Amino acid sequence: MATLSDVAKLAGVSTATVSKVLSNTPYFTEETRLKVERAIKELNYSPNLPARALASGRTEIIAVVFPYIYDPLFTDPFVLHMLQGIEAVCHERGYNLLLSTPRLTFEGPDDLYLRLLRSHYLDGMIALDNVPLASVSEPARQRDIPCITIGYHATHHYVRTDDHGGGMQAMQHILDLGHRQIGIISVSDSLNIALNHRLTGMRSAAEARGLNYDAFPTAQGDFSVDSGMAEAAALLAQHPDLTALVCLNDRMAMGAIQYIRSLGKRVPEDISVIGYDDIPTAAGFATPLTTIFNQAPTSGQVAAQLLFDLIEGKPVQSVVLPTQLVSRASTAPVSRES
Amino acid sequence: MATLSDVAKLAGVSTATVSKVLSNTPYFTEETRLKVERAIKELNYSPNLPARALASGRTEIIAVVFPYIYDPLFTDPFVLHMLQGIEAVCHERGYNLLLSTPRLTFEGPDDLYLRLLRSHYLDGMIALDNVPLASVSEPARQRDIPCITIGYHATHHYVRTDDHGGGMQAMQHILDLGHRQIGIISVSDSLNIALNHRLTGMRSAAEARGLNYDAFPTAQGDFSVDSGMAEAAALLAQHPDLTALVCLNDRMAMGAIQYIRSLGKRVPEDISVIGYDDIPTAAGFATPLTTIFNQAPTSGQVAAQLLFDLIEGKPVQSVVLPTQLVSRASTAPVSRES
DNA sequence: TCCTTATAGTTAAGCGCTTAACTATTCGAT
DNA sequence: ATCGAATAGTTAAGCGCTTAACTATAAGGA
Repeated sequence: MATLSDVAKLAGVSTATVSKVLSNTPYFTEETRLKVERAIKELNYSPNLPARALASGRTEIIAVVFPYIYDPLFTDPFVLHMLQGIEAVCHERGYNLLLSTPRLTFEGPDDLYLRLLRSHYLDGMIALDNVPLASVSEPARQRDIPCITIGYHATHHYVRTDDHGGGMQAMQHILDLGHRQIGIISVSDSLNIALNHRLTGMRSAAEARGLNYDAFPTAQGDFSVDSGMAEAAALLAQHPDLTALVCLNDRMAMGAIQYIRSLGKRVPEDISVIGYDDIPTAAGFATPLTTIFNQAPTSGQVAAQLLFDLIEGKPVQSVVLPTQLVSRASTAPVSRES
Repeated sequence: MATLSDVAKLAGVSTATVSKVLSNTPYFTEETRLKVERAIKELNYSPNLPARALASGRTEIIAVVFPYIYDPLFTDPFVLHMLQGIEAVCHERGYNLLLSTPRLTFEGPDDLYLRLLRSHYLDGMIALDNVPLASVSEPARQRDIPCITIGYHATHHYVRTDDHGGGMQAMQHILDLGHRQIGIISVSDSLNIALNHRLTGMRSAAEARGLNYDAFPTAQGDFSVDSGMAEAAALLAQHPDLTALVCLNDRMAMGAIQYIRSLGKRVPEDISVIGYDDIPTAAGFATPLTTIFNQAPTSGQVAAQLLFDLIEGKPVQSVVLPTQLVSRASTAPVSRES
């Protein structure tokens, strides 16, 4: 496979000149450029990127980091959705995406991940970073790797959606429909900081109506469909009078709906259910799911754009994206006879 | 950040000795090893991987290639499922995963992808490769990059599931339940070679029972839930007597079920529906979906294991994984009064 | 006319690591 | 005792590219 030196020989110039033409930096004549480009084409030359990385310190690789914890990472359509936004920007910029899925312990991310951070392979990274246990973006910041955090483990250079506002909208929607017997399906507060913000938003909305939020029965799932079913079962066993369930993600909402159906009850006629995230199957679900849209592809795309600004030394502001109620068929006014 | 040279100075040996200790190649004494390891720890040294790649030709990077075509890649849980198997093996081997999503045209994969192939960044690759339009693994084979193909664009070094057998099982299941008024929801044969094999398997099973397969009405979706709904609508409008739908993936099956429900009909009492793939939401769907399990995580994992064998120069056999009927609640014997 | 800056291209050092070839010593077999 | 192979560690070349510093010429302003 051809090297820069081969191209230089064929074009009749030095390797430095070929390098200048490739990077379009001063100086060379148009005639020289054409000679070099002709040689590149004839030899089907591509730069050896390890050599370039060693010489220049630039790799054209971006790491996308998803901590490997809780509900298996690889069953969450939210992850794919976010990746979609990131991939689109990186492809446009000609960068390669390196996918990293560090396991987290009390001591922090695993060693393979830390070695990646020290490897000199990364021009930058985008990290989904909401697990209370440990931060994956903090070790990158400590090593001066340009890093955009999607989530809460950052004081600057982050993209978030307005989880607090989303929680408020979810609760307000249910309250506006007249519901007061409300169950909440959440997750352990050791799983995801974003969900804590959703909960505080929900609390704000309830207390603004003079309601005792702590009186709402709560169950903790683990994001999965199955856990949504199980926790709906537990909640409704103990509180058969509930007329609404607020679920902190769509998959638990779908599980809850399945369980409710299995009781012979109707959604939303007998019990309303609202989810969160607006994953791709939410709209097309048997009962199209009322949910909070949290802009997964947009946050991926915005994070990538901010990262390239950071890499290029431009000033970067953090971004909080708005959330938005998407009212579909799984919620309805509370029935008068219940 | 420390280099090998810094480690050598602190340990009082040469850089060659440090390199021998790191790679555990002859010769060095145990005393020398301890001195080097102590220096590595004290300096928090990690190898500069571009430099190592340039010197040794080895990068510890595997590319995972998913062609970016048809139903958006990032809404297919099948992709995440397969990635899960690949990631597990690569993480265990200490390799990094580079995600590549080439756009395909008549001329082949896009230029960013081809440049990646020539970049010297890859120790090997795993390519999902079933789009008739162009192969993504063929350019890699032409460049002698160790490559395992998941799919049909390969004559060797591939992992496949038994799509033909899976198609047969799907059709046999429906026929065993007594159905003869059968609709088929497939996709354009320009989208995915694997589905053509499923169709030929279905044909085989039908013709083995003396049935005229071509008499079965067929519709073409695009893998998505929405297309499943739309094509079910079209089929049932033209053939209201259908008692079964065979769908070539789960998401179209889910869409079909939603449509059928919207007519006020029951699944499976009025119409049976079978899907294919067994994506994570198939089991937990409102009507747990009868489907064909095609081992996405296993094929990812097996592909990764074969790739490391290939990289290490071991002989590699191609693998065809069995498919398996998973009978759940969306299929039932044909009703007598229909 | 002269001087400074810009243009054009080249030479060569170095990025950090691997490893072949080297020097020196030790060990085992004859 | 001798010789060949193994052991231990070192020197230094080179992987392929970037780019600082260089040489040479041209151009523009005072």
